Amino acid sequence: MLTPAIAELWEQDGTGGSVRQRLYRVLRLAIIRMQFAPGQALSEKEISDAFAVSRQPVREAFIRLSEAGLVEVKPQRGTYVVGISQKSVLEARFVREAIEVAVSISAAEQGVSPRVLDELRDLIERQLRCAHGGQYDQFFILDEAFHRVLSLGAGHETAWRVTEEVKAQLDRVRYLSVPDTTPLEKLVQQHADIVDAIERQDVEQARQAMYVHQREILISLPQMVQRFSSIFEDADH
Amino acid sequence: MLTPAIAELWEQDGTGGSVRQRLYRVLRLAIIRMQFAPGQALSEKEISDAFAVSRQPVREAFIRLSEAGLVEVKPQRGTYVVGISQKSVLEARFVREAIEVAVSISAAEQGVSPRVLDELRDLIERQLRCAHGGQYDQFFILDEAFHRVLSLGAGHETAWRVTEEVKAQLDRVRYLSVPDTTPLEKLVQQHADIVDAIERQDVEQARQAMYVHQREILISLPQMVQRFSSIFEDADH
DNA sequence: CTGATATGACTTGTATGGTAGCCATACTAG
DNA sequence: CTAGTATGGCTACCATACAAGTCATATCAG
Repeated sequence: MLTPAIAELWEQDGTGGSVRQRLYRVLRLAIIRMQFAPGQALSEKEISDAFAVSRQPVREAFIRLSEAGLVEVKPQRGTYVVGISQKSVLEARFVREAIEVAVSISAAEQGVSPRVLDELRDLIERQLRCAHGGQYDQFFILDEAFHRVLSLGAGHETAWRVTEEVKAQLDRVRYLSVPDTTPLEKLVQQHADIVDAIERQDVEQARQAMYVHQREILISLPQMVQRFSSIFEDADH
Repeated sequence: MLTPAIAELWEQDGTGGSVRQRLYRVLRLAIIRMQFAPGQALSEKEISDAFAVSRQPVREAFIRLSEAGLVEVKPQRGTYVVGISQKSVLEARFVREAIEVAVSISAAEQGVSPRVLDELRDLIERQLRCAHGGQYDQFFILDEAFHRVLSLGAGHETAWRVTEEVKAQLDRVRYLSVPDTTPLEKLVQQHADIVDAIERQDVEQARQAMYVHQREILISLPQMVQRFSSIFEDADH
């Protein structure tokens, strides 16, 4: 079933790149934003009809989504949106923490250009405005931008690519809880702490600040599992 | 061009899974083992003819390879084996170190089952025999198994999936230098140090041991760049 | 001889037809 | 009524046909 919200994603997505890439972006967003329920069956034909394209690019987008751990392709049976489980969230969080803490350390050790620092400060400022205004969607976008700019600014493009990949699992959970159980102001402050430490090239503080930031979800996760026990696969049995 | 060595890979690869998965495994190995030279042009048609399959699964394997950073697909132009650059190796190494050090710490903190410890010890023993016998190919297989068993044994499946992905870049370099500039015995000893620390649940030692192990390639890389300057993209200009 | 242009042989991207396998349902034998 | 089986509709997978872009080469005008 194609909801209006998904159709809107398809329209809004600039025709950048091939149909396959466009489909991947749209379907990925749709899954993260819970437009497709966990466990829901998709199908090449259904999606291709809905977007008026052929089955082949849909198929390729499905394969890509399955590699990102967002759907599961069962040969000769169907393609299903994977369920959210506490385990999958914890595993993704573990990998993300490992990488981003290392990035933070690296950035503090080697230093980052003033250009990047300015960009980070600017993002933090805009995040603060979103926090005060309660603009959660916009905050998420700025949050992702912050981590991207930090990783790329430290010269770790591959690290960002991997982070982006595992982040999808976490974003899906975060999208469940809007407003988040963690106040946005607290997250913004953590961002500021990270940038401060990096600017001072205080390696230990940079490590610590990112470590604390990455463990924030561990605090809120148990509450979410309880509150959305119907969504989490491994909660109620 | 299809060398006999590649055809052998195709034959040997058990018919596990779909044609696409089989093609991916074979082409991945072929690239890592330098059966396809960096920069070499592949083509969907060429490969599909060589393996007597249609273009479609080849195309899907190409897409997968491009996501692993082993080939680059240029629309309407061609598909090329990506070159080896010092930068790409360093970036992959950075990510791998971050993840595997975190895994080692986690394993020491939480402990691993005796079953896993036995398996690791067994692998180390077999690695030692390979080291003495100079069986480099077999050692590489056992080395990969070691890191896989450790990651999975610590309950970090996603971490291993990511490690496996970035490892391809490093394996390609390592395959250049057989015998490696680092004595195999030294690597085996490092494996033993890691397992010892984990068994004692000595977190700091487990971190340190894995850290040292992961930085080994940093020592040998400069020599390799110099020795194989014609292979490395960013070496001679 | 030089330079612009058409052409043709490539490439990947997309569309569509056909195949094999899974599964629920209906049906049939006991 | 029950257990086994046939069947029809679905799926993803693979093969093939077509479309569209790129680039080297040949051709032709100046």
